[in-house]
Amino acid sequence: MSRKGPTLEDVARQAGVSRATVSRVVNGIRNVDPDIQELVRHTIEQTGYRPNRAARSLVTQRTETVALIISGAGDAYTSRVFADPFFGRVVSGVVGYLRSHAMHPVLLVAESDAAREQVVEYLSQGTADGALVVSIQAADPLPEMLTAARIPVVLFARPEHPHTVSHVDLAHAEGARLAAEHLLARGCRQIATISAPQSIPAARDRLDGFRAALASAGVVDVPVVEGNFTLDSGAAAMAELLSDHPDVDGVFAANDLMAQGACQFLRERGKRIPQDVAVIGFDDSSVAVTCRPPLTTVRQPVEKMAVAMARLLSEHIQGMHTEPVSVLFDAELVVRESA
Amino acid sequence: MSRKGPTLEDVARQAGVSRATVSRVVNGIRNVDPDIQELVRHTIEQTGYRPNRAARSLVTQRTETVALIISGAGDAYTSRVFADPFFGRVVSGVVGYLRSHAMHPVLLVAESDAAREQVVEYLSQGTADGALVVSIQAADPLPEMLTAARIPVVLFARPEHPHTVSHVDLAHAEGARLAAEHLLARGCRQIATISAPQSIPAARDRLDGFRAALASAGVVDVPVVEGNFTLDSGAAAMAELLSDHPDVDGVFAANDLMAQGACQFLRERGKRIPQDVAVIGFDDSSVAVTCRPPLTTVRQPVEKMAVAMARLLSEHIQGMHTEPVSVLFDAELVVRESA
DNA sequence: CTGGAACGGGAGAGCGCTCTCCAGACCTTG
DNA sequence: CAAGGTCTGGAGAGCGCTCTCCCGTTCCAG
Repeated sequence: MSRKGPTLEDVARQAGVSRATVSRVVNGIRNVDPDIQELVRHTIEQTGYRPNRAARSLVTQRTETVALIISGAGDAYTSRVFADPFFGRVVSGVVGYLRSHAMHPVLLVAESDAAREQVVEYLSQGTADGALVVSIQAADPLPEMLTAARIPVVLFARPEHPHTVSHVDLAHAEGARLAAEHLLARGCRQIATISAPQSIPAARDRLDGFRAALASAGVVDVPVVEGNFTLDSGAAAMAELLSDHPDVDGVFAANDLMAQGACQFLRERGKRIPQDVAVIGFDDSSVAVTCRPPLTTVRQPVEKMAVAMARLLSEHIQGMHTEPVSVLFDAELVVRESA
Repeated sequence: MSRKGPTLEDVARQAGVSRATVSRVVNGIRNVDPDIQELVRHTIEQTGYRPNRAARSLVTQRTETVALIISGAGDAYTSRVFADPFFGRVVSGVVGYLRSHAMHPVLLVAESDAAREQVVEYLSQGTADGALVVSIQAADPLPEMLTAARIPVVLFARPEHPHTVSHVDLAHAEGARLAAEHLLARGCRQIATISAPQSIPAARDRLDGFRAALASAGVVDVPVVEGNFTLDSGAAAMAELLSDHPDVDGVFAANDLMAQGACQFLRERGKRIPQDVAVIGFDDSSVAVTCRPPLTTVRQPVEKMAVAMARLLSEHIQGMHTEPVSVLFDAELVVRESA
């Protein structure tokens, strides 16, 4: 432990002032005589003094750290979640906001009930000022648990019980409507969709929105096959769709990866995209660009949403909101080649 | 700040013992009479006491936190790095190890000189016990800076000056050799490679290893085009290769994404993979599986390497090593359909 | 010239915990 | 039975910082 350097006390003594004064210039609080400021700064420079975070936290009750929690279902998925570019985009946005506000994210994973308990326990020790929760599970108890422990929380995605905790979300139904209208405008006559587990609110909204938009254009009979967000499930769903409805000419998938799977299957069957079958994805993730053909997709501004989430949490920590707040983002159709 | 709960003192008073005794029970240090232990535990349970992290850190000089630093070149890439599945795999491995050892990673990004200074500054405040550095830049000064600040460091990938800081790495040359031999064994006659920036040690090793393996089989004339790890650069490199050497029938790319780009270009040119041209990638990342055809690739056990990195750091923190240590992993050829 | 506001600096009390001593009780052992 | 362990619990000194008081100056209005 030879790592410890000079303390406030040391600087104060060497500069011939009190600890309080050094503290003041370090934190830029209250007026301090410019000459003394200069002297203190110089002494700090010279001694290589660095304020000790733990000591400061002990008295301020603040850590300038927030938890970024991946809360989800089961170990199996947990190992994959980090491979999901979606998560990377969230991290990117969060880090971007935090670092410019002198805060830092600590990464936590809560994939089981036991893990959730641990996370709450950990945060109850005052390790972080608040929590950002990215939940990949339908009815996640974690947000409520954190709120109960009086830890400021902001969620990515809508919680089961709205208005109970702050969150940022996308207008999923609206995004799905854009996809439906685009397919309609292209002249597609037999439109189908590859949905995702309906226990997830976002997936539900996408399907409902898609159906509603078609219905209001008079299209009522829309084949649906449910996938699970993976490439393979998309391909399998497409296979089922194609065998049940050989004349399908327009497909909307609930995410890009499934859309890519659908594209791969269609091509193997000799279908041209978009001439024979138009395909639209959701998210505008990296696969939308690398897919052949590049995917027309509903863009979810994940980074922006992540930034908003971080800002919201920061505001909560500062006590700017007494009530939960939610921010809704618009979806946007990105037209590439697949539709 | 109504968030603060009972303290050690409170528990001690209520249980009728001293602070020291409660501390002993909490930390499981020294013998404490079973009855008293029981009593204390019960009191803790009842009061909902949670040890305060800051207070503990202040005296122990430990935080049970390590920094996970992405150090790299330029803002532009920084935003993309989190989208790279490679990074996700690192995070996954690191988190996996740390959580089972009651430690947590705080995410830092050091993309510029200023940012690097900040990172060192931040860690000098005793915010973390050590640092895990994933560098995506050739000659990164950060590791040395951290070492100079007496902060334990472990690197992912070989540093410029070996033996100066602990690290984990892959036997890149060996992996490239596996690829070369596989191509040779398939009977490829005109073999080429898509390399990556030679300023990066790993990229250099892959190219050198590939060439050396071919040379020892008597193949000396190997066309090389350099890409930059992206899909597009892979496609462009393939285009160049094909126009200069129309009879190319085997290609080794320095990563999967470029291999995918090459595949896409080849297919657009009507080439069959692997019949006309065999393609091998590197990393065995997620795109290796989603690529059509699925890529034969050199597997880099990123998660395992990340775990090793975390363990190594943990050992350094505990003072188990006085000298830098390095761990080298074997590469493995994963044969799928592209070669 | 004086009263008092405004300003700048110091003293000192903690923040909640760990850990080194120290003292007493209880065992051994020659 | 005395002499020296061994074991267990308590007292108390910090860890390094912030922040509230408090006190001495300065400055200006009346």
